[in-house]
Amino acid sequence: MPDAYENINMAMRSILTTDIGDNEDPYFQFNDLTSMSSTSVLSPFSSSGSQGNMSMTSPMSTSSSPMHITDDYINLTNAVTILGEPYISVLVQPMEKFRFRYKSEMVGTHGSLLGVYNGRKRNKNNVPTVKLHNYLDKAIIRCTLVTTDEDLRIPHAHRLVRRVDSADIGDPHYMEVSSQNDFTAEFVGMGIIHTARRHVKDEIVRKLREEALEERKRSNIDATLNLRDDAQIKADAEQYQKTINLNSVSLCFQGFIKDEHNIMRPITAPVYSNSVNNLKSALTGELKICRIDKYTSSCEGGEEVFILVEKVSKKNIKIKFFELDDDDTEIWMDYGRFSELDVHHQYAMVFRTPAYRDRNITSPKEVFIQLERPSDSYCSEPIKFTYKPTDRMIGRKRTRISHSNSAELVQALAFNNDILMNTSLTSTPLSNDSTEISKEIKKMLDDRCSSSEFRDFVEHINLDSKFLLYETLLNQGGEDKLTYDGAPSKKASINFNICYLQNTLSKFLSLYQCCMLDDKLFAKDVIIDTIKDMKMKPREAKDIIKISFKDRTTYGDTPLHCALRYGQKNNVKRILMLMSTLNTDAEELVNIRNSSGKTPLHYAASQDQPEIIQALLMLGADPNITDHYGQMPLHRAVKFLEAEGSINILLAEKDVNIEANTDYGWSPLQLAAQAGSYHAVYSLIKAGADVNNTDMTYGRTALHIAVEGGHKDIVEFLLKNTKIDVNKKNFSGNTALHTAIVTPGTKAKEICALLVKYGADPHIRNYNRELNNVDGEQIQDIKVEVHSEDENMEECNGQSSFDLASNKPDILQLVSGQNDMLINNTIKEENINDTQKVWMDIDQEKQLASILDETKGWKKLAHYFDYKYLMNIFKQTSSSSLLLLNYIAIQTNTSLSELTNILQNIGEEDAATYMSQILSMKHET
DNA sequence: AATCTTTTCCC
DNA sequence: CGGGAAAAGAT
Repeated sequence: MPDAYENINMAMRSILTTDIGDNEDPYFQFNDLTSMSSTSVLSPFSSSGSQGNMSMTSPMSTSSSPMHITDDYINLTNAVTILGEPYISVLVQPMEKFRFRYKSEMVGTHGSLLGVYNGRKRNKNNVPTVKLHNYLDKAIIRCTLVTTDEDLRIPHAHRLVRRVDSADIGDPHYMEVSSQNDFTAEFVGMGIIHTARRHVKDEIVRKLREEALEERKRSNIDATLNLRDDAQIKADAEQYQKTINLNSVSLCFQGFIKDEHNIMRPITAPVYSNSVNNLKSALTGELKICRIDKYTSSCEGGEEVFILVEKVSKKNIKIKFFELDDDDTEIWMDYGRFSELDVHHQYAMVFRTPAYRDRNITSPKEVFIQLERPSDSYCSEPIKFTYKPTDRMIGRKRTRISHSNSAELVQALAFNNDILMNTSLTSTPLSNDSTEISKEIKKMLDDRCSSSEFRDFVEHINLDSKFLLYETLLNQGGEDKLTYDGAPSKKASINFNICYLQNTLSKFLSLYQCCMLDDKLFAKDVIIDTIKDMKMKPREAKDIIKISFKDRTTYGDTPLHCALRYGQKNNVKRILMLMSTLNTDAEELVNIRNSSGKTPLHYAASQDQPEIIQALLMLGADPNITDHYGQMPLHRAVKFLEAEGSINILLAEKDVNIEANTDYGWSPLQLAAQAGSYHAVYSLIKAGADVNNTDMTYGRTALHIAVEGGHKDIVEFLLKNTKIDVNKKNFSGNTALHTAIVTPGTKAKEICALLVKYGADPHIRNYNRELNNVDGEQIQDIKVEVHSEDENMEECNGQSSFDLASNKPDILQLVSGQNDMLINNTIKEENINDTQKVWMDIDQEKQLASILDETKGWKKLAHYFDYKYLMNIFKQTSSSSLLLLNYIAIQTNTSLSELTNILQNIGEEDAATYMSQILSMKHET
């Protein structure tokens, strides 16, 4: 069916010989025209509605068009011709995601539908806005809610309400436009009411009826709907309710004018906004990866990764891996592997990584992962992910477990088991070795088996031993069962389980110990054998060395690994000496990785053995090899508090990668900051480490981390001697100051003071929207002028450092810049000079505060500034007024003269008078 | 009966 | 307000 505006256009073109085409700048021309002739243009609609031959089905047909040809027409034609046909454009689109609320939720006020921030003009009201173009008289713009489906735009079952004077008005909404408002309609305060599924049909029927009736009335004012129409509408509604998408709506805008019978007549085609999706629904809600447990995988894929996500539905979610080339073109993609069962309660997922496109990479490859929702192909923000080269080269076949003899192992198990089961571990008379073992076991139990060595062991334990172990365990379990008799009570069975678990654990531990015993002798054995062999065949000495030091234990350890692991310094020395005879051939031996990916250098670094590190490096050890946790020797070395040697030796090595992240996403600097190793931090920074690098899991800089650990010396060093960004936000939007305020500890206050001293901005807000204070009262949003231009609008409602400090009066004073004790005098003076221009100096402030303390006027003042929730804090301090004044000075833009007025208004005459004095003094200077 | 979705409720 | 979660309803 032809639209009215099309017909208008056709009529125009038939009249005119030349077609001026679309206007490049209709706005400009429009202004031109209005200024010269808007008053002389007559309304062309004076006689519409009296037409007898209107189409019954289309209100928009040619004949019902308001632009029919009359004598007035020529006048308008000229204008319209120059302008083009009237149309509506969407100046500000509605936001893409919005929470639809049920009727039952519409008590009180909730947020209204805002516009999307559109880059150019920063509207004061950022709300959906449309503009009517090419029309000179006043007109009406109607806004209704329709379906998103472009092929089927029907009225939507949901309601579009608009709050006008505390009453919600349903759609349609009419807004008058004219030259007065630049033909622009802003739809302020709209909300979307989610029609309950069971009412969808009724609602659609209602809206279709309304629409049909309006259409009828355009041709006949007294028209009503007959039964047949009604039946049709009901049938249609029935159909629509099945397919309608309740989580997505569009706004429909159309221009109208009202004729003398109050009938709306369209003057433009309808225009549809972008879709608005229900924020609450898992079908259309936001997709986000909130947290990931690791961001690396072997290029072979198949590694398990845990992620926490915002609400997803398990049937409608994928995890996409993709790689971009330098031009940001996607060059590879695949999906993470998981089943529906791996999606935990819509908020967490466990998946396996797909293999990288090339399984033979030799350097790490950066790719991205993101969530993808197949139903609307919406994607989350991508996060970085790294594929690492495989370590297939590590041989595990050569296990050198001497007691593969069952009897021997069982005996060993029994032996160790006895030790463990004995209640008093230490009191049992034991040989030296046994004492050591029991200590080990005790330690292991204390660590709850968290040691990576133990995990490696369990993982790589050879099959024979495993079988044997299980067998033993089964037998053991059976015996336990037999000894347990009587009716099973819950308690008893729990006890049994615990007992059983303990047994299992101890078995594994015993086995671990046995292997360790064996491994302890490994280095020595090999050295002895090697030397023996060398004596026998002195000519083949080099080959003998090469071969024998490639031998491996269960863990893939070479003799050198073993000697290092067990602290056998002499063995280490012997091996290194033997290796050094090989010259460059030693490089291969010295870089062998064991089954957890560690080289001898890892162990030397972990144990802080500078001489050995030096020796290994001289033999060609590569300091950049990472173990299976992505750790380089450097990552381990930075943890030592006092030792300077190891780090400096490692850092002196050229090509050492000082920014490398572990699999948990930590750089050496961040680890050093966490460990509290001042020296390591110092050395790394001296070696050029980037202080503003952030860790991958929380987005923290070394500063955040040092603050968290309460390492004041490091914090101070970072602030004083580096260009660290004191106000950098981590993933949750917290700055180091936020962290400092919430971190307990004796040095917390001093650290806060340091941060403030070096420019930490307490106004910065994090992304946490919980605005409840300690008393559970709602904190009103403090009206803080955000100065930074690049901040998003949403970021305004997180917590500032003030909010976090609101129940810690001393820290609050500190961040408010009030405490003189802790802040260095020079800095303080600078601050004062800065604020002095707009604020009073400290003495004047104190004077004013004493006046307000006297009269208790500060309470009124606090009330005026809506600081009710801070009352308790103000009360606790020696001068409530002074703190309040500081608060006002820092958090608001109140000028001195404004303050004077405020004081006047709340009846604080004395204070106001004093203020006037200050003001006049300021004017003089 | 268990689990997911929709609706209501509450802080 | 905006966010979260319980209750009710569906599958």
